[in-house]
Amino acid sequence: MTTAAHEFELLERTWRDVTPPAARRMLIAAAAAFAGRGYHATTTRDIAAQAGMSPAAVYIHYRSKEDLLFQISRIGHRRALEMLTGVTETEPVARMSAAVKAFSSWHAEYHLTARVVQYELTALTPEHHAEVVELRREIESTVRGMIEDGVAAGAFDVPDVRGATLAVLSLCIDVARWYKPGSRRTPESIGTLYADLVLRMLGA
Amino acid sequence: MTTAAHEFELLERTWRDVTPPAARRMLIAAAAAFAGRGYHATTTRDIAAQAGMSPAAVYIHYRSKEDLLFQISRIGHRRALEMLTGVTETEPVARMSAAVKAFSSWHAEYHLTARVVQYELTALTPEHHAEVVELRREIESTVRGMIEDGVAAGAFDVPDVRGATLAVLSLCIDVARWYKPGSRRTPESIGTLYADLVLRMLGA
DNA sequence: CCACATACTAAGCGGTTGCTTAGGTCCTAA
DNA sequence: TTAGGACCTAAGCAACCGCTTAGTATGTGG
Repeated sequence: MTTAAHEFELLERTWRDVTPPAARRMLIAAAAAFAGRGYHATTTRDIAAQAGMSPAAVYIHYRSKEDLLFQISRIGHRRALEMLTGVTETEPVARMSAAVKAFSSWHAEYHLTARVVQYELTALTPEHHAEVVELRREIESTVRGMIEDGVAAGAFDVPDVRGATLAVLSLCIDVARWYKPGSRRTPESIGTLYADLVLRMLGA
Repeated sequence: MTTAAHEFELLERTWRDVTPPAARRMLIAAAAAFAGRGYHATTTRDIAAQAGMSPAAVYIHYRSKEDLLFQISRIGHRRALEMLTGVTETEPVARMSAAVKAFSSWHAEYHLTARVVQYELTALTPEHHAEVVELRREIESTVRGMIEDGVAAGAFDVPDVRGATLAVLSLCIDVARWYKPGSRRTPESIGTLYADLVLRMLGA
């Protein structure tokens, strides 16, 4: 399979719950375009053409171009949060390791979605921005909780919990910026590498 | 002093070598606008208005809007590289620590410039992009060299040198994304925190 | 005094933008 | 059979984009 086809399949998987199919095709086209060129550099004509429809068809399914961005951002943030909350391990070190692995490898594997999620926030309307910031706060407090648990259990040695939380999230999020598919480093191997580096940072 | 005035002074300091003064005012206005709203969301009219001149005045000093971005990116990348090469320490651990401190705190203090440098790369023409990528390679190999020196001296315990290089740079660069001036965490304290976290990551 | 370069503005050009309108086609249910 | 809704397109509107042109003010060397 070509890289482009693989990228498309990953977007299909991310947005499979969106209906009707034409609305989904539009979201996928928008996500790919926003990730590749940025929100402001993407035109509604670009999106419609990629979805194989006329420019006016965008407005059958979405209120505006910004609405398209908001849907991608909202659902994308939920997916990112699920990577952290979906961890089943209970022991602090194993739990942290699994969370970092899932969260960082998600940012690699689904880097197109992740890029929109992490770098196009500022293009949202103030109301939509506030809604998304709430989800980001949940992500932040989830990670902070995991670090606090580890410290309480004596498994971590962390002088500055909030600072460490910042660094862990920062490290994982930035994967979406530099990751390029088809390189030697796979999402899986990035997850393993980062889980190890984070545990070292936390003095496990 | 207000935060806005402080931000302006930092931009003045970054671009003080640019002459004539009107060209400098234009660059500063462009850097602030590109950092705040992104390259594509910024109009040449925005830049000119912020610099207190007419829209046509941009083209007295610069070929195009993209040329403005290129100058910011080129000089900004050089400044970032200087943060790493300007380190005077020789002992590997102290050297790494000082480099990370300087590099990460630069991304906080000069976060407006750093944001343009790190997140607006893709808006450059292929030729300009290639020139800037060359500077980025220098930055990457400088950090990798420091890690290799530490490993060779037995001061670091790093299983994957290229992976660690990626993580160290990633951590520092991402500061430009999340840093906001006026918060409790100062550029200085971020530098100290990150130097410590990186040394832990490298098993110092 | 004038010739000329530098730095600037007012006006506007061709093209593009997000989005709307008017109308057509198809599917479904009474 | 037909009324009505869901979905889509062709055409285009007002606003805005990067950039250019024509012309003005200012200062400087001869």
